[in-house]
Amino acid sequence: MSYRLDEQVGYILRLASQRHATIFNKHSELGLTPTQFSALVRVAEMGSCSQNLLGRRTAMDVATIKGVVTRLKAKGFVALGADPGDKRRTVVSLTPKGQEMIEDLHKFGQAVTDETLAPLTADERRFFLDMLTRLT
Amino acid sequence: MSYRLDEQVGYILRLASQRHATIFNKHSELGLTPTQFSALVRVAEMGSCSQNLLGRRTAMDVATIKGVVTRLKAKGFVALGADPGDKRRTVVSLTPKGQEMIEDLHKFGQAVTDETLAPLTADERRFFLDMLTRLT
DNA sequence: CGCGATTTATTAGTATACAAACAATCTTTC
DNA sequence: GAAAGATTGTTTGTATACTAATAAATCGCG
Repeated sequence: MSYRLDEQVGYILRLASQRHATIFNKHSELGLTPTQFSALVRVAEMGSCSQNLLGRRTAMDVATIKGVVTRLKAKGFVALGADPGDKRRTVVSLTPKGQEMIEDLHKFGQAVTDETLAPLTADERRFFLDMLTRLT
Repeated sequence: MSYRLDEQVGYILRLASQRHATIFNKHSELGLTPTQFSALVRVAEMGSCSQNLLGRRTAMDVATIKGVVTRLKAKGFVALGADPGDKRRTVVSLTPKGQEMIEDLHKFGQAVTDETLAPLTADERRFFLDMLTRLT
């Protein structure tokens, strides 16, 4: 009787992820899910890139990134095009509407991060993010 | 240009959860997903309880816990029954097959936790789990 | 006792997340 | 330059995860 579910890292990770998602969704006037947010911010970072590369750079497999890109396109934030040099590829890039949002996305993302980490002191936040990063 | 997706807690949480899931699934001869594992361990802890209470105690909403319980029943690990005192409730309890697995589940769960936390020292693990718990 | 509020469970709809199978294209290597 | 292998993208199937709507049963309060 020494095994406690409530002390297992996988279980607590799930709870912390749930809380973060709740905070994210609570004040999301942007109409984006956390996953869509990540993909959009990453497209902005990379300028434009293939759907496949975008998936790798956001840790989404091919099926997941396809759905995310489809929905971002439906919302008018990204446009899809052909790669002149490689007929296999679908190139994802920001629309003007998507471009305009990026600054707001960054502000929003920082606010969500701050609220999520609010229970920790500044020192603890650094330690925590460092350790969490080492678990990836 | 100060916002870095790779440093946001939500994004890193997602990556850490992915790594944990990979470790869990890698040596899962049990035929259980992490979520099913949590629900089964919790049923064992609680003896037997209503499907609704099980959901609350494992942080799954009513729709999610229903699917999990359905699949655990299909695999023969839990049985469903009526509550004599409350006709709304579905009572979930372990089958003998489920009961027999619990000790193995605990060993397995501890091994997954250990491998997940392997990048951290013993001191860091305590700090990390303490801080992660405060973020739930 | 009775009626409104709460609780429990089901169902439908949307969005990740991953595995596996497939087709088209590109690259490598001989 | 052609075959073998790798990459890119789509589709299908299964499993969380949450919202909202619905129905049935129970509870609480007057």
